[in-house]
Amino acid sequence: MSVQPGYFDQFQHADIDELADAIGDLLQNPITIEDADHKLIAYSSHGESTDLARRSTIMGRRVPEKVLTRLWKDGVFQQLLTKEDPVHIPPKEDIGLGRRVAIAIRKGTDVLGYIWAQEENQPITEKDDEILRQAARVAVPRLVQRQGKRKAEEQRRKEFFWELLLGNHTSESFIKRKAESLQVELPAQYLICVIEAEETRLEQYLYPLLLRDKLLWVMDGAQLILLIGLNSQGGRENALLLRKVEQFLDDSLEKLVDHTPHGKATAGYGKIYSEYSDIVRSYREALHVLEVKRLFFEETRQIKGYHQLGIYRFLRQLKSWSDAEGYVNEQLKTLAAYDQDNQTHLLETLETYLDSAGKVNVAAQHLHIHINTLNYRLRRIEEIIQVDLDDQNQRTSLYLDLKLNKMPDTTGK
Amino acid sequence: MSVQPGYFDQFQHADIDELADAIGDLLQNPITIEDADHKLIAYSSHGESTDLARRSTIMGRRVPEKVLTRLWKDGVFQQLLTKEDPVHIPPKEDIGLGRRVAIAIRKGTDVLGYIWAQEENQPITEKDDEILRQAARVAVPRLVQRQGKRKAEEQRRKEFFWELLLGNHTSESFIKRKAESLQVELPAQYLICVIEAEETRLEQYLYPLLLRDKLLWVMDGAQLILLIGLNSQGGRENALLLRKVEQFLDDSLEKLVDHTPHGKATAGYGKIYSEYSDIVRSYREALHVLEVKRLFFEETRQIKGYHQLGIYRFLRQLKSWSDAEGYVNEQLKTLAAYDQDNQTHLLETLETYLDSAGKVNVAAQHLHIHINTLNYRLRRIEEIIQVDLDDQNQRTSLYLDLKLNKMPDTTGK
DNA sequence: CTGCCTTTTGTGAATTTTCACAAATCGCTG
DNA sequence: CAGCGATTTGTGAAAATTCACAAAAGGCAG
Repeated sequence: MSVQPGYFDQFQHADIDELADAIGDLLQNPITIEDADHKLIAYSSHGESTDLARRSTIMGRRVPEKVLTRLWKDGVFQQLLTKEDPVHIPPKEDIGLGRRVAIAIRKGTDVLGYIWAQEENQPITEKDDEILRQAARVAVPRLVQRQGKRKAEEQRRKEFFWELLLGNHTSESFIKRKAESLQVELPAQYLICVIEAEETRLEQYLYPLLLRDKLLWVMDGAQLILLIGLNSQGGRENALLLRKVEQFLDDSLEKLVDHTPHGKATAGYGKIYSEYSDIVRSYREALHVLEVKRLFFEETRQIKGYHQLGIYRFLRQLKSWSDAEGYVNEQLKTLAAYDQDNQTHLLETLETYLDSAGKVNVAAQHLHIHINTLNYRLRRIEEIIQVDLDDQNQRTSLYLDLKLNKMPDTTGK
Repeated sequence: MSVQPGYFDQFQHADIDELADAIGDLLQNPITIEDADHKLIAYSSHGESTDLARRSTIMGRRVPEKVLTRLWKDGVFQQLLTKEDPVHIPPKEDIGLGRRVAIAIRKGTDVLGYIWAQEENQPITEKDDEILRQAARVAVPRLVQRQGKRKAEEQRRKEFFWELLLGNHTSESFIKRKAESLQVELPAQYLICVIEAEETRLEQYLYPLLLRDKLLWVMDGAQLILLIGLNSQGGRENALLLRKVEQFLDDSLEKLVDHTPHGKATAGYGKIYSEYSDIVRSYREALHVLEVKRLFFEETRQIKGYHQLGIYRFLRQLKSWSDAEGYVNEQLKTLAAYDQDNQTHLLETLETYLDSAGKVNVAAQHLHIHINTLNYRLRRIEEIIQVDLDDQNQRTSLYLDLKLNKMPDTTGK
């Protein structure tokens, strides 16, 4: 089936449902048109469909969550968002989704919505793609009009969120009033999370997650900043809630790493607060986590929350104090000099040993050396820098100073 | 032998040597008069003496070091400094010191010098004490006159030292010039040491140490502040020099503890510097050590030097920073609450375990519990506060926060 | 090259730590 | 008081650590 250029021009000012019917007639198949949020906008009146997903979508006026999740997971949306052309989707029977073709309705780089065509009555071939392309083009102004208001509101919400992130508001009651007027639901407890990846279209990969929970979020360069609500006031169960946040982040990051070329993606989140004027705190804490993770990539691999930072919570501060004081750990200096002179690796040995919490077997494995070699080196270290590694104070001090030495100098700043 | 009151008045304006002769005549024994620094001022011309100490004193114009040290060690000077009456000293043949009697020449509480009477020709009885008392009284103006200038100089030296301690001078060349004009020998390398004891006459017990090495020192309340020179520029041997300083302090403290009722005496010293404008640093460091030792008495028992402080170097600053941030370690809070609710001692257990550098046998011994009990408690702690004690970061963090929690709140300040 | 020193690796025994399991104690609740 | 859960202590075996000693390898100076 083919169509002459400009065929759809007649529907320019018609009802969008008529457009759906027109496409359906041409393709001889059921059609649905959705906005970017997968809300149903129009659907063709093509008789009874056997497709479960279609029925659910029409009944619920939105594509079911289960279907969306699956399509994101399978990368269908990633294709839709990046390609101009229609995407042919094989059937996914386990979620009641028959074979179909979809195309994004786009204006510039923005995706305004989607046209879905089921292959129920007859197959849709590559030649039919042109029909969908033209239909997508003619649908644009309707969606623009439709989304215009929604987008402006969204914009005002994001601005409000930025104000909160930057700590512009200190009055709780003011924040509550403004949130209400913007129809933003502020949770009783929350935390701020920042996800960072080199991928520029970061938010696209996370759309389903962002939309599903109606979260407050903004982009800032390569960072996605979002407010995660924790619907529970019992402080006791916070541990459980945090585990859910961790799970969410792990999922998101896994998704990002799969789709980014270099696979670099990190996330950090701040502490849980309930006063909204503390949003700025949670945000800064999240940023602090990211900063630490850049500096101590290996050491902080499994850290995402500010409350897990441990010594890294104050290491930056400690570094600037030490620099200002002109402090240098003479022991580490001595050890570094010894390494230099004798081509040994005592400094690395010491750090690995301390990182391994004093477990010699673990440390030896990390260093790829015999356990006796490690013990010999440790005794050597104790001799050279006159330290007693069984003294927790001395040990802690060395551990911290080793980490401090890895940080960039702050005096130049 | 006795003497009428006012007998010595005739020597009021005579040469002090004549006074010595007069006493000698009355007691029929050799006499020496010394100033507070044990420099010889006068001696009776009573024939040849068999006493080795006397001969050495006269020949060297000062009491030999060996004799002084021994007399301090045996507590003779302590008696002389505290008692108004003459002190009868048994012979100490190993240092060539025959039997003798001595009395302090004092004006108010200040001791200006000493009169020594050997028992060579005939015994000196209790009845002769009055002679010595009167002689001591009449010797005062001569010694006052003699010491006036020296004392003024000493005063000016102390003032100079205070200026250095407070960092009033920043120009090295100025400091050097002023030191020279005051005849103060500044060592190439030095450190500042502060000794503190409840005993108010602290410096008296340490006189021999102070005088022997001609150190710069001042008293500040219960604190004795002194500058210790380290005559070596090779940075390599600093460890050895420091060990000597430690030895010196151990000796001094032992001496103090022996003589003070409650036995409280501590010392702290700063880092080694060579620029004299850094005296203020070394002094502040020494004070910092003392402050830390007050707060963490048990933990810092064997710490005296600033360089040994380890984590305590920055704990005070970290505390005030954490307080300002409103930081509280939720884990420790949880554990404390658990202890409260269940009458357990998990917090103490955790601290002891961490203090013991993770050695379970050591920690169990400290806590007087079975080793399995300790292991059980540790597993329990890991469960309750969701911590992995094999993770050095988490461990260190808990260790530091435990110490921080022991410090007084800084927000009230 | 030899001799000397430092470092690495190997071996084996003594000691310590870890772990699983069981018994006893204790406080609390129905 | 019986029963329950938390805690303490005991026992024994497996695993890890510590220690002493020895052999081998490597660099370096004479």
